[in-house]
Amino acid sequence: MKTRVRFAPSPTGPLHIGGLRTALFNYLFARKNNGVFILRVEDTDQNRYVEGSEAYIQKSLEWAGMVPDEGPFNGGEFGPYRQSERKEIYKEYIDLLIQKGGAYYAFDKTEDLSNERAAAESEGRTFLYGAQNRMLFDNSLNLSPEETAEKIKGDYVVRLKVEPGQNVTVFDEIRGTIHLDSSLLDDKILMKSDGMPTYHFANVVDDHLMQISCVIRGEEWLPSLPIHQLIYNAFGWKEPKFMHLPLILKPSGKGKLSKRDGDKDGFPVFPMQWDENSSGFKEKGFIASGFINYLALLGWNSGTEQEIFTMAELEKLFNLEGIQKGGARFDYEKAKWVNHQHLQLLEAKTLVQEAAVQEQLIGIDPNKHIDLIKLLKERLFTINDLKEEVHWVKAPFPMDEKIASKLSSKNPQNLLKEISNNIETMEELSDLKERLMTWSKENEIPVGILMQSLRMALVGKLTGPDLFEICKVLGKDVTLKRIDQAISYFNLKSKSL
RNA sequence: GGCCCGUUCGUCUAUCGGUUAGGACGCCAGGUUUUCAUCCUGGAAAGAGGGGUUCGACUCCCCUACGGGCUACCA
Repeated sequence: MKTRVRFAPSPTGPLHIGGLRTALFNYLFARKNNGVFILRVEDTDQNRYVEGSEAYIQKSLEWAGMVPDEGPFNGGEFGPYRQSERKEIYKEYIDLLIQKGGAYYAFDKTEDLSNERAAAESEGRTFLYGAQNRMLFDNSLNLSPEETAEKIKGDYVVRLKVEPGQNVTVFDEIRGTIHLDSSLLDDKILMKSDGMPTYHFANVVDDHLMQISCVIRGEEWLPSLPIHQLIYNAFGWKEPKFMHLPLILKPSGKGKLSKRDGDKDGFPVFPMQWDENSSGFKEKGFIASGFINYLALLGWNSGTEQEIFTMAELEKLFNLEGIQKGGARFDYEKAKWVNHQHLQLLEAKTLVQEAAVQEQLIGIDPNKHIDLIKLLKERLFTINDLKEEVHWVKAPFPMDEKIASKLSSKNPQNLLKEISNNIETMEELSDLKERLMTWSKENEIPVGILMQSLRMALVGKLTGPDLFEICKVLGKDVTLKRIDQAISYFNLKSKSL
């Protein structure tokens, strides 16, 4: 049987990390098995539809390198891939199910049911619309065919008719066999009064019709798996395989990861920018391969000690056995480290292109400064770090006052003047290091003070890459000019003391 | 409350009855470096608890605890 998997998000807003991880595992499973990766938009709830989310989902998948083989944006033989466009199909199958006796019409008012629910709750019971009480409600099981025919001219829903007292057995590829007493199951609504199917029904019908071989989805769906199984059974369809992925948890504390956690701790939970209040990993300077690699590690491992993978490697290595059962906490530090590793794998040229897209190269010409990028690369954890790293090319940072004050007592202006004189006599700056070292030795000048003074003059603070590389990048003229400015600065400072 | 799933260093994880319980992030120390960072070396750090089964349990079974999920005409 051909491997066909689907990623089936609802367009209710931006995709978050959890959703994307589900997409990734689907994608990898498809690639590993030479199968097909399908995007299906589950937009059966018109109230929750959010404009733009479909496009966002598609764009995020594209950025991550997981372009669907079939989907609403590129079609396929099994379309339409948007559930709202499959209304007639569901209607056809719901009628079939009713005919088979697997479902029935119900006319109860929402209000009446919520009253029942509230009453049950106040007594500490769970309200169940099922075999033990369905005859007490307003549904076609209590009506003659004629009465039903009359009533369905108005509003109605269709419910699954669950046979009580059965041992429902389902199988999850990750967790194994799960048993459940069908008496505990609700007569779930399959078709809503607006004529749209609920998740459970649309899902089963579509997975069957689209010939999905394995359903890979979040663990939150595990409790409804028996319902789905019952629907497959009622149709007489063979169910696909199921894999329920563990959830991605908050970095600390309890529960599922949410946008709030990201806001609180300063990390994104979306792949890319959704609106002005929520930027994504892309905007934070993650490259797709690094981001994807970290996501893959959240709930999966290769069985080896390797942790850094390209997408191609993941596609080859991905396996069922490596999938974790328990939820995984999101760790931004490790995510950045993985991204750092991927950045090191990048050619300087590619890095420049990525950085240009993210507008991190303010004021420098990447073609001219390719050596500079090579120099800076190993320091980067995100592409956005480049902005800070590259800042001094255009202009020094404003002098770090605290350090400058400390340095002032050592008369840096005299030292800088000497350095300047040295540089003046040089054609090129390539052997500046050697020159200054010899000079400082001969004149018994502490190297530390020398370097600090020069660094402050050129950069304005004491951190950054190799100083002499900085000189080379700046060139003789700019170097001299900055030294000059620093001398004035320190002169002024010593006067004011 | 009911039902379902889960539980190895702080975090992500290896182990598929016999290991000094391994790796990675983070943390700490040392080294490299003009500085910070990178990088290298080393270190601290774990089987939720209680019962079984077994010559032997992190590993298999049961109970408890804890965590999570579901319990909608939301997905």
